[in-house]
Amino acid sequence: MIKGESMLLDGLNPQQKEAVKYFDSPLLLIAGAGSGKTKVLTSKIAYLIKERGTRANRILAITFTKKAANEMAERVRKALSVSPPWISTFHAFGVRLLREDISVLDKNFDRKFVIYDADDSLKIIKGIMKRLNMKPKDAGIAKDIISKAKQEHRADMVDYIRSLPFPASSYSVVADEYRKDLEKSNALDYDDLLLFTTEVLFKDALIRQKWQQRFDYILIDEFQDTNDVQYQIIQLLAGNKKGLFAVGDPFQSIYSWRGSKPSNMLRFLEDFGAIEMKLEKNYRSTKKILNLANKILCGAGDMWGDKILKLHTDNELDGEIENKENENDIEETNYIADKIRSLLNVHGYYYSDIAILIRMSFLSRGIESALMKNNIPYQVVRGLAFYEHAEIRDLVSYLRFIANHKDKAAFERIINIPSRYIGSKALSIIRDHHKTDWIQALKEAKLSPRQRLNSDIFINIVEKYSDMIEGAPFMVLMELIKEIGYFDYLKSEYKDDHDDRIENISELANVFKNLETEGKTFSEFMEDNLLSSEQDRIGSDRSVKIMTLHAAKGLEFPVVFIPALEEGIFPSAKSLDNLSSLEEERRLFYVGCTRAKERLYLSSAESRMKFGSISPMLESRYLDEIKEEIQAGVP
DNA sequence: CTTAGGAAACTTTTT
DNA sequence: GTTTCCTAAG
Repeated sequence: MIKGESMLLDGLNPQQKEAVKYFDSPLLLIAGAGSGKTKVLTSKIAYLIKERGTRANRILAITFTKKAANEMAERVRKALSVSPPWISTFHAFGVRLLREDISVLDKNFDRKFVIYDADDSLKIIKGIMKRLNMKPKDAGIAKDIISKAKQEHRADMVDYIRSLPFPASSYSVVADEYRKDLEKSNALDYDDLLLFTTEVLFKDALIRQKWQQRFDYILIDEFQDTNDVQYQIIQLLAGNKKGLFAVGDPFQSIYSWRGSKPSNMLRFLEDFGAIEMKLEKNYRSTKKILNLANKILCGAGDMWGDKILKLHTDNELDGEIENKENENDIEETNYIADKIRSLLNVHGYYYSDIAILIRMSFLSRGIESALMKNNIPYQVVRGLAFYEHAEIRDLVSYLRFIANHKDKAAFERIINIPSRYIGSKALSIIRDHHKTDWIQALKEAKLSPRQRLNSDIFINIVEKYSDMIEGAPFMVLMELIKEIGYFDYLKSEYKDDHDDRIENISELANVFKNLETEGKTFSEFMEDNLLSSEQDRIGSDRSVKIMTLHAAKGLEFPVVFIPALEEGIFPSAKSLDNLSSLEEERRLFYVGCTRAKERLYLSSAESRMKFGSISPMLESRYLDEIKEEIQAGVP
């Protein structure tokens, strides 16, 4: 017993050990950057299983990204040869709960619901607004309002929007139509995955009890970035458990723009009577970098009182921080490329040690071209980039529609690809006939002879493959491409780059082929893709990684570049007139700097290409604050 | 119902 | 510099 315990807790400091072993009451661990919070979380799970005899399936662990969940599960599995089945993100947990119990809601959803991504939602909203004679350009605004409402309020989303001050209130009709469309499509958007989870747990006491009794321990990572609905899920699952553990760092809260509430940490202390522990020792960065990070926090407002961490470290004062001011963006990207060359040649780093963290994704373009010119291998870590290619979305939408004839977003995307002479007029006739699904609507709609003929061919194809799509998506894809003449369509539509697009499609075909060999279904594939995070797409290959600061959350690199430190970019233009957004920008800068273990390269340019013309830029305010911590770069 | 051409808008950050 | 939106002609 003692032997096993000492092994499990090996390499932990006294504070970390205390946090790992404590289970007498709910516990809030405030853990600074690089203080080993993931280690504590993983050790806690291992400790529960190994030392306290807890069955692995009695533990629910919630992480911020799928990647973090996978890594945590893998570490536990390596240490104990047991895989806890309930390590996931909030969204993935919601899907699992809803696949089991969504029928409790008085709605027309069933457990085979599909998930709509941001693009699907936006298209649906756009269509609704066109029909209502509203500006489709404002669809993004409407989507944000709907999303916020879902995050903050529960079932009364539409009423809530109606009660908002004027411009926002006008979207209540859109919200209501959108809600109905999703229900008719048996589709949930990202917010619904969380909202409906709370609704299920609220609605039915027996089901709530079932889920409460399923877990003895609930552990939540990155608690500073939970939103209201997520907090509610925890409350509903917790019952009066003592085995609650939340870990977070208020200074790494960078998602309040999408509804997260760092104040949930304070609420957690009150609502659950949690005790508080801190981890303030940093193991990641050199002292030089940590001093700089602490300096950034000096400029922060102190609404957090004694929750503020004072990070310290035993690491050496070595490492390098440099700030390079450049004349323009070209010079800046060349500086980065040159620096990377010398890091490899002079200092012996690998490409994979290096990350370039950017505030806005458009900045990657210039960086990419400089790296390309210098033959530096790189990877841009992006969202669902591959699945955003038009041709991939087309074909995936076809498969989605073949699998689910209710899927409105998929139907409207593909019904006129390739052209069946069904444009907005015909589509609105079809919409009028919609009762149960879109095949039915298409059959009943009165169309011109030409449209009717094409529609019947379409219906025929869709119905033919409906029973095969789940098990044999590869076969269906190949047949489908032939039957609809998709390659010919591509050739006429995209005159210069259809070869690249066909290449992409062959990549998609490979994915489905592998899927078939693994015995996974098409629905499982869709779910996996829609719930994965940007971080899941980081390859382990030897390349420099370019990603946004947000995507770098929770990661670390020996060498970090943060370019474009200019007013209007970092901090971003949209945050300049708002104190709380400015605070968040500062935290984002803090998060960026604390990703670096050994070397940190900051840079800015006096002018930059924006919207195709050159604009003068002002140095970021942050550079001024931290001048003393930096040795100036070569001018 | 399409296509072409020109104007206008556009860039935070994402599960 | 690029994507999206709008309009007028086929």
